[in-house]
Amino acid sequence: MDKEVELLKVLSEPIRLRLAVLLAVEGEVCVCQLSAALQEPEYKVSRHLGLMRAAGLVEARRDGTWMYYQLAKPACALQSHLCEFFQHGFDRHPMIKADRKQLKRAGCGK
Amino acid sequence: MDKEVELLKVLSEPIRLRLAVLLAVEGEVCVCQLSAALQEPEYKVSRHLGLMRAAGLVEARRDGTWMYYQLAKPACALQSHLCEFFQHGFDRHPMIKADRKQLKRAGCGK
DNA sequence: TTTATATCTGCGTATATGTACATATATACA
DNA sequence: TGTATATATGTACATATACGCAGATATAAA
Repeated sequence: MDKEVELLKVLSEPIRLRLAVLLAVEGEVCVCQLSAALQEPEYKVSRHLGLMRAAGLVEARRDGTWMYYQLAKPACALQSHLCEFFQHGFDRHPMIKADRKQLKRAGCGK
Repeated sequence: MDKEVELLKVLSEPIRLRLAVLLAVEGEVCVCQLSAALQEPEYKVSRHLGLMRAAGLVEARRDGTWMYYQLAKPACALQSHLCEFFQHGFDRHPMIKADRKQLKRAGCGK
């Protein structure tokens, strides 16, 4: 049960839930793009991504100065169900739509 | 997003998650049976059920001295998705199996 | 090496959360 | 009315969590 509880706890915070949905929909995204998408300061996004990573929800890859995050391979049935739901379950959600719009606008310099 | 975050937060606690799964599988159950199933003190179970009720995850019905709880009608897609998953997604989970075993043993006096 | 960009983290603070105990409420029954 | 059972809740306390700021680290380019 611990694994499932930790997963739900990680997702039960607005910024982290938005990040998880964005990554489920967009695939691999770097921190500065996520920060721009959510319009939240980068240190905040980084902190939350760190928690998500520690919980096994996301994994990171470094490319030069950039850190790219993506959803990790699910470690339990609940995780795979949730991640799959995130891919299409928030399509019409205003906040997610806005986040994705800002994400497209964010060139990230690269 | 608020509704989804609140839902996930309510579920991100061991006792509440076990209660939600039990109610998803067993239907309508009274507090004393839930307390016996989880082997947790009744005041604790009652507190958590109160939170779940305030979040719209469960609803209560009084029958004499007993209070019966069941899952509420889902208020969002995430909620219906999760409740449906709870019905079969934890079948083999040791803790849920143990909880259900204790639940059967609990006659509740009625 | 110096500078700039991207990302992470230590720290103090305010708030939220779970627990245990005692008590309160509600209902049934004698 | 009084007692017993089932359930809910006020309070105090300990712990956990999110935040903001400042500073640290890592990498690339000059």
